[in-house]
Amino acid sequence: MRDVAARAGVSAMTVSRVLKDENVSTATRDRVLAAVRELGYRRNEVARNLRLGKPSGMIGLVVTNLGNPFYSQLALGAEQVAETHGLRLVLGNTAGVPQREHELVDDLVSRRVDGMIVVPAGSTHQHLDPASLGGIPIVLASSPPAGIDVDTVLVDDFGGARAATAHLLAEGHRAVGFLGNPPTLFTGAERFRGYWAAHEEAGLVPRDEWIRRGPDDIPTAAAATRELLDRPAPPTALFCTNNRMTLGAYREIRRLGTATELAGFDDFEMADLLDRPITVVSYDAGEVGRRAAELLLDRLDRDHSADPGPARRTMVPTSLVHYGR
Amino acid sequence: MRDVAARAGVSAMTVSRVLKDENVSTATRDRVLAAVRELGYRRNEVARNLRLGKPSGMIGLVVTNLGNPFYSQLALGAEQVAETHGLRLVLGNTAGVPQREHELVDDLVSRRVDGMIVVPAGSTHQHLDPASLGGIPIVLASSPPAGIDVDTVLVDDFGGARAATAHLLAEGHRAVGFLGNPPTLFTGAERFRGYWAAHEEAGLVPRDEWIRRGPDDIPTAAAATRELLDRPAPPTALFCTNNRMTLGAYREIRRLGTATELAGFDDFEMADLLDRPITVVSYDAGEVGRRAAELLLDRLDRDHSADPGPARRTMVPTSLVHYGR
DNA sequence: CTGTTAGCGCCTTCAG
DNA sequence: CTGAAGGCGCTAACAG
Repeated sequence: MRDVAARAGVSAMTVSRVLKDENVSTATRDRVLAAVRELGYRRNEVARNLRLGKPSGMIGLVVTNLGNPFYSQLALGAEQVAETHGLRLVLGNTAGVPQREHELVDDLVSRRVDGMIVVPAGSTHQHLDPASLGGIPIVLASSPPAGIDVDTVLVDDFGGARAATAHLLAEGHRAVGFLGNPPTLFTGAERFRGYWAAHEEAGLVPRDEWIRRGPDDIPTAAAATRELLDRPAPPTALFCTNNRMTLGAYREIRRLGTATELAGFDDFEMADLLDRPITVVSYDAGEVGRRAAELLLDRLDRDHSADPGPARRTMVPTSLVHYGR
Repeated sequence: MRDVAARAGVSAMTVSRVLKDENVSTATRDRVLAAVRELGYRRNEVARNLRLGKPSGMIGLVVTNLGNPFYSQLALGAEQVAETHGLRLVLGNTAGVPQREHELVDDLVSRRVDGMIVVPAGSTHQHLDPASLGGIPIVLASSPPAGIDVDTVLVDDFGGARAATAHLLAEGHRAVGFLGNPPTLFTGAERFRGYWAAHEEAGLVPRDEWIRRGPDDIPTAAAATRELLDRPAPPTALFCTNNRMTLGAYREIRRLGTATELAGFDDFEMADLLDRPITVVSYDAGEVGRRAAELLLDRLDRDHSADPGPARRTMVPTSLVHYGR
């Protein structure tokens, strides 16, 4: 800025004013802008924010696995909203490791992000309390806060699972298997709850031997499916709590050639190209990101006012999609 | 930091030293660390970098569409490498709009990123020249530089397309159709070149009426497929230059019930679950991101030395995968 | 081992 | 309308 000032024959203050679009005589302004162009000068936004006592103009986004389409869609949604406010997104991938999440959040605080959107990796959230984060606001996505009071965006895991299971029951199935991830994950627990609730509402109770809550990838899901179907009175339908479970189950059912009906959480491209019918619980992952960013932006505004208001919670709806009918 | 210093009864300088792990007496250090903990103090990395004259410790990643798995995998790969060096990733999505790319790059320069990885949205790259970017290094991904001299990571578009087409020809097909995106995209041009080269090497020349370079989504690809197959002597096989083309073609072929053989660029999950065989050109998108980050990190080191060295170029290989055999 | 001074690049405040 | 002084939070460089 000094160089620009020297070249234009003014003080640095005048350059600053020109760049801020403050009152400067037209002649001076033109000379300054010319100097800016000639020198290829760009104001240092970092120094600017420091002086203004403002944060960095960036939002931290901490997810468990960016390789998962759900999270990249979420990121895209958050980016779209952030960008309308001139905010950039800083990415952090935790790979589901709570320790890593802790470090990342800490680092982002040190970098003075304006706020953060976090998909929690663990079930302990104490380290995500804005109070212990220098007051930096946080929004949780896909998992509700535990022991802290922050804005949250959830997917209707319970409702989606219940609807999918209810559909299978309505088709006349009386032995609906469950293939899911460990109940330690909020999402897993909710979807299991939905599976159970649909049964109760139909006056039924799922049998333990239809339930597998261990598998966590396609091969283990396929193996679990084989076990389930390889019993005397096997389930005639299967509800899977996520994409990978559904794929594993689909492969195995196809291989075995049974008539097992399949429903699963998470939509996927090409589901309509499969050669057997399938029902999926679909939802808009981008919407999760958009809502999270909106809550955060709103909070950033509020925090400047007297009353920050209470923590809010919003739920992104799901819908059932039937393929291959 | 002043507060911490006051609480520990030392000067700010001593706090700074403790945080830097410099020589400080054990007693003093303990007092300082206690104060840090009690106050929940975190060093302001922004101010620190400003004083040290260093950039922000962040890498800009500018892609055309984060919703595309290719780019999110790329982002994940770049993040993995960056994080080993304590660098964060700042995201920018251009939606393929060159103007937007220009703004984003400019903004990232103003935010003093250490360097940038860019998937160009347009064919003009003048605004990506480090010389006009205040010397901030750039790595291009998936498209070669035009008129500037920067490090680049490419996918073997030509080789992959050639191999896929050669496979179809080796199967005995003598009328292989082409379904691709406009030749204005580097990637599209290269893949077309590969298609052509495979023919030449077999002593053949593709006919114009087998070639469709217009479609850019699933429905238009399906429509183009119908046109191609709806002629007197239709192609008996089809090469598609990307995922969406392949899906569109697959749907239409399946609907028409023809025996058209299909090969396409881009692997996809579940390709093995389809009910007709298909050949895809597969490659590791994460590897593109990793290599780009490595080139960038290496360049960041070099730039501090006397000789920055020449621009480098690396190509990520492709492989052919046959499904449903 | 610890403190003081000065300044990174910018902008608020107060004078001219 | 324009400039000078001072400081955001931090740390090199130089005392002591």
